[in-house]
Amino acid sequence: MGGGPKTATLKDVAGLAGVSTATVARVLHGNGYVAEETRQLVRAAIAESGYRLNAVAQGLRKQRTFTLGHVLQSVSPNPFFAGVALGVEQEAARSGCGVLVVNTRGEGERERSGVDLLLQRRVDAILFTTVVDEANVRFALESGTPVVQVERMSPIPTLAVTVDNASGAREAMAHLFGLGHGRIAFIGVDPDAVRGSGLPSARRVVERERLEGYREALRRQGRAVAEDLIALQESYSALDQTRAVAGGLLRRPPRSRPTAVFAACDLMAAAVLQEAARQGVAVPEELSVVGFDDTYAPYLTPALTTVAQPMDEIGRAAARLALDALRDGARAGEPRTERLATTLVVRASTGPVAAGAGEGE
Amino acid sequence: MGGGPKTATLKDVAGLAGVSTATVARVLHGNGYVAEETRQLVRAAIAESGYRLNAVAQGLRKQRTFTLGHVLQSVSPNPFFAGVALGVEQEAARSGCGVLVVNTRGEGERERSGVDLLLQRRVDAILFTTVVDEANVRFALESGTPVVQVERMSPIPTLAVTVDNASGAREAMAHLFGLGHGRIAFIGVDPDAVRGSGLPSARRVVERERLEGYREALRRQGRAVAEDLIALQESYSALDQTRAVAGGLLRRPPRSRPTAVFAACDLMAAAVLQEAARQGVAVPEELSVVGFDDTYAPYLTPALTTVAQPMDEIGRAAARLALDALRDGARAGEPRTERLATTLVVRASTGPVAAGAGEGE
DNA sequence: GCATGATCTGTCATCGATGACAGGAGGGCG
DNA sequence: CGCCCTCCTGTCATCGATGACAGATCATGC
Repeated sequence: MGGGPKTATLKDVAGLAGVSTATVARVLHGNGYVAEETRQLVRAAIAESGYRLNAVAQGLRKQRTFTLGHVLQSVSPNPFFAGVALGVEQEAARSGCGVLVVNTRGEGERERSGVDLLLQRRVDAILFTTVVDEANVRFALESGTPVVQVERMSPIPTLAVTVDNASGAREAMAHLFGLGHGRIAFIGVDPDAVRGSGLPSARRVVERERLEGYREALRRQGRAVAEDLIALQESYSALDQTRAVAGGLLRRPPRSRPTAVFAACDLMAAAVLQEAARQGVAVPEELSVVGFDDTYAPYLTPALTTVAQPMDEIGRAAARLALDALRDGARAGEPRTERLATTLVVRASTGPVAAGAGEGE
Repeated sequence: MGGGPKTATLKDVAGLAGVSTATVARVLHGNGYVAEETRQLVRAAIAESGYRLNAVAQGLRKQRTFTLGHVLQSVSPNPFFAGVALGVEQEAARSGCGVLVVNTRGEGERERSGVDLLLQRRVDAILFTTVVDEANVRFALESGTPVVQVERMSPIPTLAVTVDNASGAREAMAHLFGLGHGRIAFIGVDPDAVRGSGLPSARRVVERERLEGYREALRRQGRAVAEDLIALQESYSALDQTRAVAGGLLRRPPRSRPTAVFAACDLMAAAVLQEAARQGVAVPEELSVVGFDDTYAPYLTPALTTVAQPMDEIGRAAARLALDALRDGARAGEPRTERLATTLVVRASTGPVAAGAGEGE
């Protein structure tokens, strides 16, 4: 495993087979005429030399790198992004494409440098699963690189993949209504909160949709929206904050205590479950809990009923959009949007409302 | 966002500034002599043309792509790999390197094609966080690409990052001993199980170490290893199987029922918690549970005491090893191994052994 | 006055694959 | 016999950046 066994080049193979590089290339790609006899000769030379195409040189010549760039917040610890990333990579691989991943950690600085890295490497397209600064999307677009935006409602028209969060939320609510629940609390992320780094409104569309889905569901049932049952925080990952909020809700007198909590993501639901256990509130007997995403859900105690996002499919769809756009060539086509649906997965954390907890509104 | 604004090349910039490409390159990289006046001129031209270095051309010329390849089982759903992947990317980014990620899903086929993809793209090094087929490592090595193996005890000497799993396991056991536990069950993965796809023994080193750590801890305490308290299954993700095993342990008569369970990963611990709840066994009052990895641990109910792996640091170390090796040039140096330690994180799932549950062995 | 060296800049081959193009051999047909 | 078409193969410019090399200018020192 010593110094570095120079990989054979086309020219080496050509020399070995006693033909020109053009002929080798023709054999390699199966286009143009090549005599059967020559073909065998070349194949043998390829095998013998252990030739491996140099994708770098090919990329330079073809002006196509067969590589996608994927910009996301962070592949860890939120499994949602990891799920999407997996889908992207799987679909890309099907087309022989590689994926360069950039984790921004939500920092504009890193997003900028990450996009720069991708553009320098001349990736064929960039997928944004999160955007800190709209400017970076423009930035990519201006350099002529196709862009796919995932789960965003950006003012910039590009290819896009969206999930119907509102409908998912309504489905979760319908499930709770069906179990007889009336006082359903919502714990989520404030779509209007502007974080330090200045997360743009576009990303917050997801949060807005989930909250709106909750409200709309109540309205359609002809129920009033009790604002005191809605708790919004600034970030998904503020586990302590979620526990505190949940604690407050659970300590209310039985008449006004919610019989169910709809959390805007599994992580928040997990915090609710922890707090319920701490206070000795039985789930689902005394409290039903629903999450969103289906990331942690199956592993929680009790296993969490949740609105599952098709993470894998989201990633695949995004990659497919990008690859299709590339195949169809410069027809920088109409900015298509692919819409995906969520699925309600019922597990053990939801159940019929307790007899005692009246419908008192 | 029309057709495709050809990005300016060095030659374009040179033309704009009225100098040669060599001069532009000198300005760009700050080497060689350039008159201050010329420098300004060139800088202006660079800015005006929106020039962006073409890393593909540079890669071809320099025979160095500033890109790492990362082969892992799957970035989702096991957050361990995602954590490592994040660390790798972060460290690579610090050196201006990109990361091409390959998810094998544990399939030899995909691992093979993934490694092929990376080699074709001439990545500067390949990091393996999981290996299905040893041959693929050799494969990479033979082509002169530096390799870093993470958490493996491979017969092939390469750069490597390992974590002291045995010590971590012993630490967890010491914690339980300290709480007065005597009958401690171990639920893990069978290091000798050969899966369909033929997972090699090397990968199973991790499992072996955790199990051995458990055994060794008992021995050091002068206790016998009760084989009937050890339950091994073939895969990490067989949640149902884990539940069943845990169920069996918990249904034992009080005299022989374990007072604590040490699970070889958080996922398994999560299943134990679910089963305990289902049987009405209180955690930690009647049963203490310890996990491994610190992935799901903080979100479970109750929050799980676990042996934390420094996932991020593992990834960073792996990337650093690779980058250092590259910097030090062809000195394909002695296959260094970096060793990292685990940390016991005590949360709510462990507590003193119940008074009733005697030390009966 | 001239050699020496520092400063500055341009020319050009190179990395490896690709494909446009040219050209040669052979067969069929009028 | 001449023309054209099919089959087969080689030559070479090209993609964009790099760096070795050479050439040019200017100042300094003896």
